[in-house]
Amino acid sequence: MKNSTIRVRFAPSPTGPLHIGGVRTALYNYLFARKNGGSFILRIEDTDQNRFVPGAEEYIVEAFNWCGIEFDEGVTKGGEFGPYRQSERKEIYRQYADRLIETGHAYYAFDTAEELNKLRQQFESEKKTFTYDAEQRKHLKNSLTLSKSEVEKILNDDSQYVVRFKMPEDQLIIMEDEIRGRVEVNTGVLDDKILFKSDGMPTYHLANVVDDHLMKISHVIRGEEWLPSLPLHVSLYDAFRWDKPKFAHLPLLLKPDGKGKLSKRDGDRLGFPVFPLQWTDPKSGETSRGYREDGYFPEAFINMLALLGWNPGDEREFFNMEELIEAFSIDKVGKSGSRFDQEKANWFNHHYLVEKSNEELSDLFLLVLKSKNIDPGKKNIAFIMGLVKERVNFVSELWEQSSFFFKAPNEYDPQTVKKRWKTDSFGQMQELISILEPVTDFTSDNTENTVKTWIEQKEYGMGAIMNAFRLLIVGAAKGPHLFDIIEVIGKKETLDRMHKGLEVLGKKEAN
RNA sequence: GCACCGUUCGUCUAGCCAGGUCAGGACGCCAGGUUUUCAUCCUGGUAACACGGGUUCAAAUCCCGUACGGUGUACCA
Repeated sequence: MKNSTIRVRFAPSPTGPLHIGGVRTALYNYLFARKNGGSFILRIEDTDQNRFVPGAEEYIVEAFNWCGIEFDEGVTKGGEFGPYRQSERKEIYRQYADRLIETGHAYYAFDTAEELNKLRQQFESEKKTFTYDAEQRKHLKNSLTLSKSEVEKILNDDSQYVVRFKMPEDQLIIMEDEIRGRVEVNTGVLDDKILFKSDGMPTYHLANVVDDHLMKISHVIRGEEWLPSLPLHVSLYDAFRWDKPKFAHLPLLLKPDGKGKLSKRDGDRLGFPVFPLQWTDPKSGETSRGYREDGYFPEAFINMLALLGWNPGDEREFFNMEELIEAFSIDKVGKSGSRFDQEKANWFNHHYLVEKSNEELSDLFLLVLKSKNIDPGKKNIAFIMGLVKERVNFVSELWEQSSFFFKAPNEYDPQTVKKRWKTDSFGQMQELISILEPVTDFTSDNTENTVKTWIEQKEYGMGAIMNAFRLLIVGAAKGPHLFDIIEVIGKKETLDRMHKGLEVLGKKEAN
């Protein structure tokens, strides 16, 4: 059942790949919408033509697809409030900018970018900051200072102009944030922001407010970087005499070490992805790694991300999307920024990998084998997966934990040789070969029985025998239950490896 | 500089709004146990209320200040 009054949106600008902070913002919006039976809208904020990057919008859509975050309305879905790309809504914004001018809440400004830059520099040299505010606008070239006829002349001359918001003077703006509570700002410290650019496009502030109103957005859930412009947005709603949505400003994701927010560079430097999917910049050709390509499962990625800045209030840690929706609440979102922790992300991936069925894992592992040109033969891959999956965090690590199922060791770990290949080992292993040679039933249980009986009869040390045996079969002190391994590789391969091992390691002299 | 936001173990966090618990959990790390090895797993341990003042019988919790951090201060979003 839909609650038509609850409507939230995620509104990225297509300037490149989506950062995981953006994914988290979208996730919280999605969870909030689902939890409350509302709608989730994807709107593309492409009002900056200079920063537009081809492929970015497709990337965003694909990333959400991979994550399992679904939209009800938006660029790929359509809907009754479209178009959902701001560049296609150009004309709408002009009307609203005009309306603000008519009602005296905005004005035309004719100062060029160069003129303003000059002013900024001049102010800076006097250790002051230039702001286009109530004081400064009195001395600048705009429809407040110029006569009506002059303004009309410039406008008709096809000269460039922008529309600026006329920020009210000395007014206390009181805002309510769902996460932070009451926030107060005096308009005296605010400037007259540009609402409409000279290229005919609106700025974020105008487009955002107009669209949120027109699209009947009930809750604006966005990153904390927008909190400083909330007073402007609130003033805009007031100027239009529109009802305001509720606002929630999410804390930022911080770099794992040092200062500042998480950036692409940190990922490169510390070796973890900052983007959900791999991305190749169309201009520089530079490629950035992605969680998907690095082998994270989407459910692990989402689980990890959801808990970075939010928690259910109890001690649960594992959530699938459905459980997240059930548990989510905006007032359990924290106020302070969180540092990304790769160890914990890997731990989540481990958990989800172990939870996967052996069959599902074999499908993934078969791809790994194929890429290595390994023929799995008739081996029961699912069984092997069951033996090794608990030892890895990623599918890509499965090979090093299971390669000995597919090929004989070509070297013997020196550490293990030193520790486990004793003076008696050579003879004992020769003896073991003769014990195994007549065995026809090579199932794990049977070989285990046979070997253990032999060990007991001879009163050999269990550890000594098994470790030497493992060294010959695996080449190192690792791997699952040894009798399971030899069942998989079979009798011939087992004996072959033993012979070869004896040849290579030889008899260790007593010292 | 100015404005706003924030600050509990190394990290993610519970507790704060409605003051009174040895400040709880998880990751990591360390130790022990299980095991033929490694890993898993189990048990235990390590470690935090930024600082200073105030209010109060009592402050992580309420108030003020300081420090530190974050964001913003573009014809970017």
